[in-house]
Amino acid sequence: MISKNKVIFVVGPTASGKSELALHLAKKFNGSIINIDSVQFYEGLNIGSAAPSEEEKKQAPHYLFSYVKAPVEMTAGQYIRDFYELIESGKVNSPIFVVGGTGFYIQALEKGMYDLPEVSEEIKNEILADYEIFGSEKMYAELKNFDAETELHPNDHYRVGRALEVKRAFNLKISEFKNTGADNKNKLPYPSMKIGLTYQTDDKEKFMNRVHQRTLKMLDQGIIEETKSFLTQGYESWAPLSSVGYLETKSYLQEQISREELPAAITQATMKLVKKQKTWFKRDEAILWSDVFTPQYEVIERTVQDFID
RNA sequence: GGCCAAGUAGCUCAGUCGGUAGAGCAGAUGACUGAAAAUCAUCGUGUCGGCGGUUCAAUUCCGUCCUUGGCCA
Repeated sequence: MISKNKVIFVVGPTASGKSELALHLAKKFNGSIINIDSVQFYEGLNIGSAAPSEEEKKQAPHYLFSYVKAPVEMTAGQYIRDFYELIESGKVNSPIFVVGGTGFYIQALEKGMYDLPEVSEEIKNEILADYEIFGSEKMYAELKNFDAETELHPNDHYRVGRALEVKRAFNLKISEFKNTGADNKNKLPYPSMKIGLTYQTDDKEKFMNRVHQRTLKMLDQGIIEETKSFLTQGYESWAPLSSVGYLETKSYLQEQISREELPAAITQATMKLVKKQKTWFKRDEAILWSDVFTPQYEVIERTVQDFID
């Protein structure tokens, strides 16, 4: 039962045409699409995340899009549970095209996460409060005392905080997980391959133009209204609203930047994201790359066909 | 035309009581195991508006010119 599932990751930076390619392949091979984009999980964040339209979703089965409601915030651990629950429901057609540009989640799905339960809200809040009271130096000192092997930077509040959560909740050292291979049992249990879309360094300008056109389209489609509706509901500090496009729109709505500055600000932030995504994927030698501007659909189809057979 | 500000990194601005200058943002590179489109690390020579003067030494003081704002005519 398990072995009949085959997974094809479709990865790459934002605005590279992943969704379009995945839809093409899903139709061609009578497969399904599962989202692995960290913003497209959320209900109501469609325009700014360039989520597939309703019409596109009708053309092939789409899963794990728009299914998390504010103010819930997604985690990689929760995503993996949702993913396997979905597969085990038996309704997903193979081949499964897992589409998105969030390297962290892709890694989590492929390699698995450390096998830890959720940390309670009490402990999470306690750590946030302690940060306020004691400051980052003392918080880092607490970690370093407990786990001398930690390679975290003292300024990386988020990761230091997480390491302290694991310490206080379970008395465990994250640095130890790295060496013990504790993640192996959570690895993706299906055969998989990865195809990616990206652009050559020389084409950065060209890609930026493409991104800018997309920014203008988002503004046209109503990213401002989309953002405003979350603000009026009081979700100002909801983490996904700090993602690219929404953060800049929020700045505009809060009168920190002008309407004239908004398009360039979104494009600039998007390019920064693109760079980080490229950096993330660069070290993954298993990805079979294709060029954004000249995607060889026939070649990709043949590669997928070979993999499925 | 007169008076008053301001002119320093791609941008916004600090600063030098005279010893050739540094933050944030942007940019480049990288890290990444339950917020990840987040978070974090490393990287800073620029005629200090132009030209003169004073001085051992001027981006800093003085003069003058140019540019941009504001006020007054």
